Amino acid sequence: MDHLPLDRVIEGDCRQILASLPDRSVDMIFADPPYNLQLGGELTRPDNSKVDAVTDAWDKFASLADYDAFTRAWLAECHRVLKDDGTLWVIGSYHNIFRVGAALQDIGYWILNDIVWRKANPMPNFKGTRFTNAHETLIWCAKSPEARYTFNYDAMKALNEDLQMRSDWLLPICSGGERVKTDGQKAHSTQKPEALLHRAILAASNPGDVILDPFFGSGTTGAVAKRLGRHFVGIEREPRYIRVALERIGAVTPLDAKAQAVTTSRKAEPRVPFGSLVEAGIVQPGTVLVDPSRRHSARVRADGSLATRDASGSIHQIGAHVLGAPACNGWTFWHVEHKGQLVPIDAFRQQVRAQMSAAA
Amino acid sequence: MDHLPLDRVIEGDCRQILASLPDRSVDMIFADPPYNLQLGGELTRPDNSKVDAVTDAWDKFASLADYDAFTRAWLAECHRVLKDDGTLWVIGSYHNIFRVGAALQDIGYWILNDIVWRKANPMPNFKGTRFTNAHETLIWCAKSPEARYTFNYDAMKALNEDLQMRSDWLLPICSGGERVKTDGQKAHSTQKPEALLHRAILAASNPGDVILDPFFGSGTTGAVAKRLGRHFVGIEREPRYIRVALERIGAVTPLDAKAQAVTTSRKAEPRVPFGSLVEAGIVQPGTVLVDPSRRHSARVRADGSLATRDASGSIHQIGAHVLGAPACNGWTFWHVEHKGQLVPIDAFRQQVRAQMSAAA
DNA sequence: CAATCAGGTGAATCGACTC
DNA sequence: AGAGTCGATTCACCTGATT
Repeated sequence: MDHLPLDRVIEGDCRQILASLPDRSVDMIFADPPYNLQLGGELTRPDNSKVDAVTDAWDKFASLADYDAFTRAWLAECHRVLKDDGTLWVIGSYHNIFRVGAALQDIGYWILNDIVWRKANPMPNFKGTRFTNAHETLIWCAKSPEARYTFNYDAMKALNEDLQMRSDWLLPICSGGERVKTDGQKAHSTQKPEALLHRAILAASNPGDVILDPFFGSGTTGAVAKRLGRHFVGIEREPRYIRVALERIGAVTPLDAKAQAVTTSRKAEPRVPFGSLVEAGIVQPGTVLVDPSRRHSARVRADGSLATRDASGSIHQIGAHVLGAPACNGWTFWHVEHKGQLVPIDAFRQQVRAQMSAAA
Repeated sequence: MDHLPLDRVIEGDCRQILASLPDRSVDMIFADPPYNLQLGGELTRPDNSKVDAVTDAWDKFASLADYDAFTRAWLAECHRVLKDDGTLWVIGSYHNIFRVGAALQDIGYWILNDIVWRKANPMPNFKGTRFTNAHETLIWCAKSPEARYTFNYDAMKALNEDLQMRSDWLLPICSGGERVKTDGQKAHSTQKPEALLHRAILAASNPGDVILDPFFGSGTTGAVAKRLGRHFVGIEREPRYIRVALERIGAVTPLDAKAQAVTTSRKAEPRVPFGSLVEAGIVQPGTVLVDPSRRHSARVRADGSLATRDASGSIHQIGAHVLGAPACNGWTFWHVEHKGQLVPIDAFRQQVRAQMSAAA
C-alpha cells in the first residue's frame, strides 16, 4: 500500500498489515494489544496451580519470549509508520505492560508519561488474596527525545477545571448503553470506554489528524476519532469484530467544528513584537513602564526598546536586568499607569491581535 | 555471612552484600533502587526559581543495558535470599519501572499487584509540556506462583473504611517535619514517606518478621519496621546516609501490639470537573447551555470549556463573563433545556459522582 | 492569639524559532 | 548546527513572619 485507506478497517494480522503501510504517515497510534496472547492458560489458572514446577518454568520462559517477539514486531512497525512528531499510546495491565514498556524504550521510543486509568468501578478481588486490581496503565510516548509532539495542554487543563491534568485519570469502565452487544451478549470482552479515548485523542492530536489502531476490536478508537473530527485507520484480525465496529462507527455523527474546538495555548497565537505597539501609536515613545511593585521603571524608546539609567534592550532583557534574573517575560512584567491602575502591556498586545485577526 | 545481622545497616554495594547473605532468610524485601532519570539542563519554575533536581552520582548509568545488568543482578540475589513464601516490593517511575518489571518476570517472580502511589502534592509540570507526573509505581511480587505469601487482607480493609484496599493509594509526598535534614538541607534527595512503608509492611508481613532493604538510604524502611515491631536489615553504600538512618531509627519507639493496627484514612468527596461530563457523553460537545432567565447562552466544546460569541473558558469563568460579575458558580448557573424544562448541570454532576464514589 | 500572607519546595527524562 | 532571543509556564502543602 502506498497510501493510507482513511476511515476504514483493514482485516488481517497487524504485523503484516502495518508492514504494508507507508513510512511516517500517521499522527497518532492507540494500541490495546492482547495482554497475554501466547501465554495459554496463565490467565485462567488459579494461584494454587498443580502444574509441575519445572515444566511451568520452561513454559513461562518460552511464552514470555514469544510475547516479547510479537510485541517488538508490531511496535517496531508502528515506529516506522508514525510521523516523526507523532505519538503512540499503549494500554495494558501488570501482566504485559512492563514488557511493552521495556520494548518501547529498546526500540527508541521516548516515554512522555505513564498514565494510570483508575477504574471507578473495578471488579472486586473475590478471594481476598490481593489488593483490588483497580487500574490499568497507559504509556504515552514520542518517536524520539527530539520530537515536537502535539500536546493540547490548555485543553487538558480546561477538562480539569483549570488545573493541570495529572497522570492519574479516574474514569468508569465501559458498561451500560455504551457497551456494544450482539444478541444480548457483549460483542467484545475488553471494550474500552469512550471517555478514555476522548481524553487521549483530545490531548495528543488535532482535527483532521490520522489515528491508527492496530488492535481495533469493537472500534472505540474509530468511534471517538470520527466524533472528534479525526480520521481513523483500523486493523483487526477477526471479521466479526470488524462488522461490529463498522456498524457502531456508522451511527456516530461528527461534532461540528465549533464543538470540536478546544482551548488553545498562547504559544499558538501570532507573535506581536512590542515595537509594533509603538508603531501603531498604542504605546507612545517616552512612556514610563513600571513593574507591579513599582520598584522598577523603564522608558519606551521609538524603536520599541526600553531604557533604564544604565541599560537598554528588549522588554524581556530589561525586565531580567532590573530583576537580576536570568529571564523575564516582559509582557506580563511591565505595566502602564492608567487612571491610577496598573495595566500590563500584555493587554495592549491582545488589542493588536484582535485588529490583526479582524483584518485577516 | 551465615546468619543475618538483625536491625543493622551493612555498608557496601547491595549486589555484593546480598551475595553474602544466607538463602531463604528474609520475609519481605522493600527496594527503592535508582530510577536512572535522564534529566537535561536545569529546570526553572515560572517565577524563575531553580528546581533542585536529583543529580546524585548513584542515579547515573551509562546505558539502558548497564541499568538492566545492575537490576537483574540485585533482583536475582534477592530471589535467593527471600524465603519461599516471602514477597518483594520495588518502587519506581516510568523511567525504570518497566525494565524492573520485565526483569522480575524473567527471573521467575510472580507479580501479585502493581500499586500506584498517587501523590497528593506532586511537583507540577512547569513548562506545560506533559501531564503532571503525579504518581509512582510499586510492584509487589512473590517468589513463585505457588507461594503462600502473607497478605493481611482484613488489616488493609480496615485501613480503607471497610472497603477492599485498591491498587491505587493516595498519599502525600515526604515533606515537613518528616523530611530528614542535616544542616538545614534535605539529607537524601528521594526520601519516601513513612505512610507508604507503613501500608506495604502492614499488608505483607507480620510482627517479628525480617524486612530487608537493599537501598536503605535515609532509612524509612527501618524506621517503620521498628515502629511496627518487625526486624530490619539495611544495605547502603554511602556512609553519610547510614549515619542519618541510624540516628533516625534510634529515635523511633516501637508501638505496642495493640497500637499497630490503628490507622485511618480519610475520604473526601471527589471533585468532578465539568470536562468529565463531556468525556462521559453525558453532556455532548455543541450543547447550548442557558441561564435560568434564558438571557445568556454558551456552547460546550470538546474539552469541557464554554464558548460565547466573544470569549471562552470554564463554566465558572463564562458565567461570570456574561453576568459581568467577578465570580459565578457555573454548576448552578448553567442549565440544559430538556423537554421544555431547564435542568442545572449540577444535576448531571451528581450522576457522575455516584459512578465514581467507589473509587475515592 | 488567630488569621493572613509571603516564600519555599518536591524522583522532572519540562521550548520554539531565527539567523 | 550552534548561539541568541522571544516569551510561556505551577499545585499542594509547609514554615515563618506579619497583621
